[in-house]
Amino acid sequence: MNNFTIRVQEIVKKIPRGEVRSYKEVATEAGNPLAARAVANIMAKNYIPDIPCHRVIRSDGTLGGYNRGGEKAKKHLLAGEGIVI
DNA sequence: GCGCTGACTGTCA
DNA sequence: ATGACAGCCAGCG
Repeated sequence: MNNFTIRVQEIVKKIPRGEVRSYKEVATEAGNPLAARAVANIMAKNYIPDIPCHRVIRSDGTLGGYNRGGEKAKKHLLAGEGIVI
């Protein structure tokens, strides 16, 4: 656990309801534009219930994945916030 | 400390 | 537009 991970948590936590951020965006704001993959890794392995990771999607607009029921559940959650892929 | 893995991304065929 | 490749990073065994 390094500073980068903390930053990522804070940033994702600050994503307003009804909006989404790409892994790349989060990584960039966290201080590491090249760590998009690491961000995804944090969600995948070190899932943090404090952050709405379902609002983090791929840069191309696809969901990418979700460790709380799969892309299906993720899409549903986003749909509930007014976001449709 | 090393190597593998993955919810990524951009580029090429 | 769709599929394959290579490059990057943090976490875990």
